[in-house]
Amino acid sequence: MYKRSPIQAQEHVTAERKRREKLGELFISLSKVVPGLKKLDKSSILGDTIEYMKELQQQVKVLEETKKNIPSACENIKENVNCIDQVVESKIKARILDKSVLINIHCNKQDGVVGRILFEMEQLHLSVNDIRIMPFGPTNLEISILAEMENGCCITVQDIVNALQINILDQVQSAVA
Amino acid sequence: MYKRSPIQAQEHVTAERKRREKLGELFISLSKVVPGLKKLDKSSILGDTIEYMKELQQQVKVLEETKKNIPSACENIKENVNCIDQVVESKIKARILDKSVLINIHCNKQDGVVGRILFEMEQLHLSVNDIRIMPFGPTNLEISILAEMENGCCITVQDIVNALQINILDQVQSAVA
DNA sequence: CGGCACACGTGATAC
DNA sequence: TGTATCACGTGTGCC
Repeated sequence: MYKRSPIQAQEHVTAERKRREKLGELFISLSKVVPGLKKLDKSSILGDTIEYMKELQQQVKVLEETKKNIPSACENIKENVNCIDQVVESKIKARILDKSVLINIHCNKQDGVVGRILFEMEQLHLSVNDIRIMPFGPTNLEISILAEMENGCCITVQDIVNALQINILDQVQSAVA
Repeated sequence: MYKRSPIQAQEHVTAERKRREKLGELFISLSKVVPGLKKLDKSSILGDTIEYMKELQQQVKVLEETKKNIPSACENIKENVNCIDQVVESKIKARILDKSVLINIHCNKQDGVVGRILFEMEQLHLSVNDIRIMPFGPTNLEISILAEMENGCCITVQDIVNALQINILDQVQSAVA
């Protein structure tokens, strides 16, 4: 029950007032960094801050997890690199069924590629019934050709692939790994 | 300048006490979700909370950015390769170039095959940009699909080929030589 | 002792 | 009209 001297009392008041000011400013600052704040009373600010903070922490946790999974995803890609050698030959694929011929070519874009292919088909005595060219990425083409052997012609898939390989892809292949 | 009745005064005291209690508990709760808190006075709690919150927000921002860059991160790894192929028994072929995916399927005609393929594409988070179906002879189909990986998706050719192999061809394959 | 932080009761005020 | 919240001055304890 001791009282202070008037001077001390006034200092106390001032100090306390200053402290409250600081606290009030901190509340305002806090309310500005917490988005979606509806009520602005202190309890709501603290409550929503806690809630929002937990969301942020969980979000960081999730994102960190996905970040950890990036290397493994890239590892899968690395593993598949080994398969390329076996695939080089299958950049051209040919199928024969009776007199029908189905050809699949994967190559990079280059002026006159389709023209040279059609010329080669003519040389092979294959009449083209359908040809579809799909762009794949900025530099590649996927070409499907449906053809038919001309009368009296009997050709093998090996002949087709060889002819196309020599006359088409060998000249355009360099950019494709 | 109106005074309250003694009863009302007491209620006011109780209410105010309860409010302070609530605020105090909120401060404690807040201090528990903010890590690395050295001082436990209210100003420090609020200040460190603001600081920590800003760090979290920036961290989330950065992680979101890196998340968007996952494909490019993978791109760096496979930039030497530029293109990755894989052939499974040459009935299914998949290629990946950046986010583009090119799939080639050779199978026999059967009701619902295309539907099942498209469903599988959806399961793989691949959005189909183009699909072309060429009949080859009376019983066979040659299907070419041009698709694109959906955002945040990083899939391998092996995944694609396996999924299609299991869910499509294994059920329809018998008639194909 | 002084500096600091807190809880308390109280009056004022907004809805 | 009660039912909230707030700021204020004060008492008290802790370095």
